[in-house]
Amino acid sequence: MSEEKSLNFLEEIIEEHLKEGRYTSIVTRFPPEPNGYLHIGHASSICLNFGLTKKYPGYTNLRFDDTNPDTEDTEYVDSIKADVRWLGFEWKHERYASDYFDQLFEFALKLIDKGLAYVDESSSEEIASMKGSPTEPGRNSPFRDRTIDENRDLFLRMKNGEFPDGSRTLRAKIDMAHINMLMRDPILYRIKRAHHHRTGDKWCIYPMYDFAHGQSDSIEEITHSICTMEFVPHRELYDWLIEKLGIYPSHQYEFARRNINYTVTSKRKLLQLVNEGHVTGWDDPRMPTVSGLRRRGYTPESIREFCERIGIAKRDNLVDVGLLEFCVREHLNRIALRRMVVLNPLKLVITNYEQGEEMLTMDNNPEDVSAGNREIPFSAELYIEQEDFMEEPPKKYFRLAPGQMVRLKSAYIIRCEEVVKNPDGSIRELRCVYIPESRSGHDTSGINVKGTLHWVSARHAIKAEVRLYDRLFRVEDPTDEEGDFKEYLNPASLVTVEGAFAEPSLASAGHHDRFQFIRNGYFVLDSSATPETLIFNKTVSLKDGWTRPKTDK
RNA sequence: UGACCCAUGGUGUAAUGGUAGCACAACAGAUUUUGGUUCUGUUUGUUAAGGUUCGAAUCCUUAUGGGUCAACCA
Repeated sequence: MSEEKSLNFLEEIIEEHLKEGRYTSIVTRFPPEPNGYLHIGHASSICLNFGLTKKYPGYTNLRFDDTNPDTEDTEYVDSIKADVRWLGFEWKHERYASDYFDQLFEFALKLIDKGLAYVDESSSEEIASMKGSPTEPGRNSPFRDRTIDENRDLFLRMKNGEFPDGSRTLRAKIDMAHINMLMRDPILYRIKRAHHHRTGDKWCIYPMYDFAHGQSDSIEEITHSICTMEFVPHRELYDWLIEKLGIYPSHQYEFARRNINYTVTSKRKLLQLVNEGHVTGWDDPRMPTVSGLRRRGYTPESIREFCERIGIAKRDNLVDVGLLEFCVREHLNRIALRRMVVLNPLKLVITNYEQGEEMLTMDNNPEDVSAGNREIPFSAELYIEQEDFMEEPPKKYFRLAPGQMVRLKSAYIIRCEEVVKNPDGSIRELRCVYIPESRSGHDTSGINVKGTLHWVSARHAIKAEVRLYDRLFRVEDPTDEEGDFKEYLNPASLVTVEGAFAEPSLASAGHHDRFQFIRNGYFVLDSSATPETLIFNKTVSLKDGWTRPKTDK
């Protein structure tokens, strides 16, 4: 395989820059605002930014864009750092836009001195009404032509807390008729008396995104500042400010954010789901957050692989969540320990098994012999899955039915002899006979069966709660539907099975273990589980290749 | 009725003027003590119309479709 993997458009740009000597190494940054938890879309950006400096010489900073103290909090800072590390990346410098507040203030003064910024006393509504529209030019503020001295004095007094919140702003003096709305004298600073998670009450004025992000990039000498497409119009202002300030020329490049079907990736919407109790928290296993995926049992490897496969481009997209599921199955298939767990038990009695019990050997992972074997107890009273038995089976039903034979995984072949019912007609238990010569690994019976079932020994089984998850929304793109997106939540996104029976070895399951419950799916111990109460989360189902007959849904 | 960004199978992404490829999904078959895994094969695509060229997914024009922009959010 000497075939070079094709480059995405950013790698092409960087290789060109490196080749022509514009840079000898690159610096990128991942710039979250600490006002929410990271989600799968951020994971894509993290893999991109950190991946680029893994592939090319250079490094990546983690920089918190903390210029709006109203919504930001250290809780988010901590979760973001944990998530980036869990994904497998380490930043060079941990920085905060708030580290630069003094310098940003000086930058603002510099702009004022150059006659490129002014203090405006218009109200928020007045500024909006003077802004014009995409098709109509705006109007100049009556405060636009103050002298430099006046602006300097006023801005200092803004900083010193002499004016009430919202009463004044510092604006760049560009062009109120500019075709780009962002160039119509954008607000640079606002007055806001809010406690900042890092600078406390030192400041009562805070810079806006446009006056913090690019300047922070410049201070850190970021070479390639990568963001999403909605910032394309900001680039003109980004470049204007850097040029007028005469500071290090970072450059902004944009890519299309990744969207995934059957979920939402908007911090605002995710926050709503949390606050309104539609999920149990940011780390609810149904959430597309990094912490949710982690609790659900996803591995960092599988998430990185997913990000690699979906790639980077500039067009709108809606990625099939099936690809994410494929990636996690692919990884878990290699590493997960196979275990037997019966979710909906049906009692099965082997009438001709007279030796009480015995231990049978079973592979821990057929994909990995080094995972070894274990012993599992077998006895005359077992549980199998309710859905593995049908009294009147359709054609091609390989499971148990009256008179039909199946193999019990790693044990014996059995034949169903009798169905014992309760007074209400429901099935109480199955009575079967086993074929003694068919023991797994020592089968001399010569019998071939199509189906193999998982099972647990009734006497030895341990109880477990199993949480089954399905997609959070019923529709591919909840944001695109009529009305509130929450109307499209999937009511069956969580199904809790309380009375599952697990094989005894699961009593010692650890939080880092990954399991495949045979014939069912991949599972992980929930973070809330204790040695006394086993709780498992379903990460993802096994692929189901069985095309059921039409009568059966 | 403005500006900007984007347009390749069902989905995501390659092809950088010269054979439209890869992955997922779907379907069919083989193997299988997990209806899993693995293996083999099949179906499906350049938004449209003009132009440039020996040759266009690629360059040009127009149209169409989608997205973004009028927060003291980022």
